[in-house]
Amino acid sequence: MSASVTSRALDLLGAFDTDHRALTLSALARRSSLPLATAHRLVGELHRWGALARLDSGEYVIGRRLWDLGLLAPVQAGLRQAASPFLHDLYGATLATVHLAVRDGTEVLYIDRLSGHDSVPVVSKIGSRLPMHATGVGKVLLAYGPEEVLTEVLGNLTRVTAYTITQPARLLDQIRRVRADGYATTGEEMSLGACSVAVPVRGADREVVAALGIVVPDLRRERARLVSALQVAAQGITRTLTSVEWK
Amino acid sequence: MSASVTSRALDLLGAFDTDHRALTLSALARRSSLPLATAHRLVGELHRWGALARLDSGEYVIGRRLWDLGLLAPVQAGLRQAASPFLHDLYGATLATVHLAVRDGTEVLYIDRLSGHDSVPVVSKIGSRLPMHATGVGKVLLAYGPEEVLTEVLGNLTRVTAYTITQPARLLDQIRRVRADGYATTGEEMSLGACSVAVPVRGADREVVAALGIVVPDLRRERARLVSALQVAAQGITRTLTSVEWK
DNA sequence: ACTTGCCTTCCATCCACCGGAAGGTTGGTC
DNA sequence: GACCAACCTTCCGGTGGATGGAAGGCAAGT
Repeated sequence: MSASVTSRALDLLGAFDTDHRALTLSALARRSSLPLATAHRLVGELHRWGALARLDSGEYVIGRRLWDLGLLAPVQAGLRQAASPFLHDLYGATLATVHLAVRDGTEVLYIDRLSGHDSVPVVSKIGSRLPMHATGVGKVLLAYGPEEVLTEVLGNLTRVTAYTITQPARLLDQIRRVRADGYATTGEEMSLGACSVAVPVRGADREVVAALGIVVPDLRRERARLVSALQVAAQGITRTLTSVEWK
Repeated sequence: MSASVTSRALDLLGAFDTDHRALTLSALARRSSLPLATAHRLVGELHRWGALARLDSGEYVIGRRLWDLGLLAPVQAGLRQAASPFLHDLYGATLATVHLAVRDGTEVLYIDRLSGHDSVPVVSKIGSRLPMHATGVGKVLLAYGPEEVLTEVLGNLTRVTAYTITQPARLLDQIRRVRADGYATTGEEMSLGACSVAVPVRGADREVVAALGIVVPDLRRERARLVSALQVAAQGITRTLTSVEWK
């Protein structure tokens, strides 16, 4: 359990997150609980290798080489590649923010996103994680995911906006409806002024591998059109996934 | 110059590249010239931390945590964010493959890409590097980049297809025309059946920070329309870049 | 039964990491 | 200009943890 030298370098990297993209040496040392001199040396090595880059300001940021490496991660690489054209189509047809997400533990992990200038501003980013119970894609993944996950999520419904569903019974009700209808919706449950629709994306064995969602300001009128556009796209993705072999 | 322990872990990571996304432990050890036992321990640490993931087959791949980290890299983060909506617009208007690229050394680095099902198949991927003299975006970046880079590239014009420009004088001639016209074109110089148009993207100080390109099967008729669409998009990106402050 | 190529564990040696301390730099305040 | 605070950088001796050869286990192929 002791801190091996490698893990110290990793702890340093772990000091970076979405709210801390650029850190000074001393901030890095503080955040990773390492003596300054030690951090200095390790950061030097990481920098030399290209894992970290240094801004003019002297702050360190994640370097290009780690970016490269990150792109090699098979975080649903096949899925993303297969989905990409359909996401564009969907965006072209609706001009709304389009999301592709998978489940990561008890959260939703956004693995791709498109949004234009006119789209509703939303919190999600590629790589960000959001609670399942407050997002359209989340509800879909809950409805078609393992029962344990649903149980766990039901026990921890944190409020985000005034419209967030926090009563287990109500969420469960909605989840049942998702299973019946084949799609999920939200109304300002994650951020005000943003509603969403989402459908499941199935893989080669018909199991649900991801969720495809769209965010619009209002879906009272559009719902039917959006659902069918989403379903067409989801089917297209499935077709691509089953035809292309991904070793 | 000696192999510090941290750099060994990094060497291990360096064993991964686009052609080697999944490696067995012994392959990793071989590719990074480390004794198997050492590699075993280091890989174990990286795996525990989440830098590496293990497939069912036993092979290791880049893990989700490194993917996360990579997304934090400011590889033109501001540029990508500013450009994203315009890329979508451009894609919507042309249904062709759209590229956003910057110069990295003497190569072109693609930092964003959109392509649909109907688009011309191309070799570029996000994160991939291609030679400057055989791509539209590359010619643009050559025309507006440092003179030294141009000199170096001129000295090393490797052939890719039958149409690749390999005579320095001819390339220089084209570069001059790019400066005069404000856009560059290619005709099957990188891959057969693919032509491209590209324009420079300027930053806050009017300096060229990136290139925006589009790939089509044929540009005899369309050229004028594509160039103007590209220029509109490039100006939009510049406007966004100058209005949004990127700390 | 033998070979080949993986992965994993062990442990005594030794050297490379550790980190306190000292010194340098920048920038702010009186 | 003198002082202070908060950074960053370099140095170096002692020591504790990384090292990697060796041995053993497992699976597949001959």
